[in-house]
Amino acid sequence: MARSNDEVAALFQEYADLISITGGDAFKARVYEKAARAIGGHPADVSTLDAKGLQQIPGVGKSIAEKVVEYVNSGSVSAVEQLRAKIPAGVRRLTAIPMLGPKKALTLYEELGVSSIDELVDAIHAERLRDLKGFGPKTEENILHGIGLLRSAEDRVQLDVAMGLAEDIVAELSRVNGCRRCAYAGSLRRVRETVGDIDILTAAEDSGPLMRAFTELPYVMEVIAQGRTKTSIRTTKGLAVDLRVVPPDSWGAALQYFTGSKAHNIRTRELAVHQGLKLSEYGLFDVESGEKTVSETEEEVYARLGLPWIPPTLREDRGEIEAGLRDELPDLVEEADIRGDLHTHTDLTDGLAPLEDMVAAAAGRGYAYYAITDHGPDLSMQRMTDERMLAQREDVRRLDGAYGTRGKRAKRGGMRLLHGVELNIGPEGDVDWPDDFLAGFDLCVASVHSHFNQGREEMTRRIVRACENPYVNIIGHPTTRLIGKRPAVDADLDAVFAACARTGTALEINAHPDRLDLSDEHILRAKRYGVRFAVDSDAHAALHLAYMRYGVATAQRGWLTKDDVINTWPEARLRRFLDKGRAKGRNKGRARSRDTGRAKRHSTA
DNA sequence: GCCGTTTTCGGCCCGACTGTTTTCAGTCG
Repeated sequence: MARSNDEVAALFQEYADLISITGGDAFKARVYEKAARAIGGHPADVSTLDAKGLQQIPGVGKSIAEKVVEYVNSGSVSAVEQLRAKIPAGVRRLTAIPMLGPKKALTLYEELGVSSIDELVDAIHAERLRDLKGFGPKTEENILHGIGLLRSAEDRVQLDVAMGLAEDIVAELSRVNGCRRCAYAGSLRRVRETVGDIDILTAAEDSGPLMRAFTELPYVMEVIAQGRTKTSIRTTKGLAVDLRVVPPDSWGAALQYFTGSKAHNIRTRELAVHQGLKLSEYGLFDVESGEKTVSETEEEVYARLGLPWIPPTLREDRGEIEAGLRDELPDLVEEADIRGDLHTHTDLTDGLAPLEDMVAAAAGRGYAYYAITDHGPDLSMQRMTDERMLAQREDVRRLDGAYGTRGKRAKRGGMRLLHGVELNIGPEGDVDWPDDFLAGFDLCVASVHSHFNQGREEMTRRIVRACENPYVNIIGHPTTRLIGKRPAVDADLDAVFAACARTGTALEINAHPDRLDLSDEHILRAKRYGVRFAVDSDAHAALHLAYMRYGVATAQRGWLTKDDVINTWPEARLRRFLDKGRAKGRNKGRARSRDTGRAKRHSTA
């Protein structure tokens, strides 16, 4: 279930949107936006805080604290309700279209009475926008394109949303009497980047109590279908969830079947047929005798087919069957292998938490090392200066080794801190600082944050040039896509991958569920070039550090092993990688043989 | 509506791009 913090954050974000749409004070709207973000990222549950405690959250003052209390007590906030009454919900929905903000949405509503995306499409086709001031043919085109993008993501929800709900349902149903086993299956178990509906599988002799408990969950809006083996519901947020109950001795076959993917299942069933067997959700059967051979665990099912157990993240028929038959499945990287996070922010730029809170939270995850990478000055809205960055470095050095001195890290002297930066890759591939300043950082992430519409050649040259910078270690969120919101930039990724491999630059797998960038398919492609990867949370709040799991799952979907991922490496090996070709920059031309030796070790290490 | 090394008022992230204009408004990151 969503935390109260998330509900309150969503409410304030809506309030901010409504203020903007109704032409209210833009500064006030921004304050609510900021408060929404701060509350969403706040570690303590706001429903447990009083007004005074709430005001300790940065950006929350008296008025907002009162509204939080009002929401916790009554389930609504009258100020928000008043604005809701003025503007149909569909008008706010219009602002989800890229290129269409609050001003244009209000114009469309007031001038044309447009209050939904469908009505907007009709209005465009009827050429009714042509007479509006500020709307030209190009705007029409952009709006239609934006609607297409939005709709393509509409029926699917993001990974973290689906995962939160699924884990909650599994926890609830596991408590029901007679429930022998319970797990989520489907695309969620394969950890695809978006999820269409959630499949929950349970094993029990009697399905009745489970079906009842399922339909009585508090967030069930509608029971779509209810039977003895399968019940389907829709949640208040519009997400469809199927529950299937199978006999305990069919658990393995059912889990295998409902995990999919469809393509993977077709291949496994083919394998069965070739061996005179039949595979279904009830088990693996001998065709001639009709006798069931195995079904209780997935391992048994795969073993009987001549396969090792195949991790769900690989089950896409992308070669896992062949690799399994040859016993050459990769030893996939796991979350426990991750020794540190190499891309994180603090409140020095756009993060929410102070440095020390982030460091403490990272140490709590058991990391051996941790990098702080706030934005450089080229993202001018972040107001970074040399002085501020150097002052942060002092703080980082002071905290180096100070956390993580208990538990398993104790004897190794605490968590090591790396002072880094997230540089901005400018339109020409240049970054925020000259070499001599960059040399002071332990590592540099470099990412594209603007000029997304450059042509393919320019964009490729831009990113490749960043790779060639001897101080750039990681290309952050390499395609800059936002799932369902913004397409990937147009670049020749093969050229980028080759440049990364050649220069010793890692590609990020940004674990934020909005991004998951690189995606699994790009990872598979990049790996062939011998590229290294960094799985990073890009955390802007302590809670975001936990996004790591989605990044690791995406890495698994890209068939990565521990060795492919630089932040699973011991610190010394990582630091050698981060040194890149810097020595070359320091002594131009000198010590060439030593450096090529080093480069060689990197590419094969 | 929040906040304070410009503290109880008066600022508030700011520069750039895009499409529409003919000097600028809206949107974005």
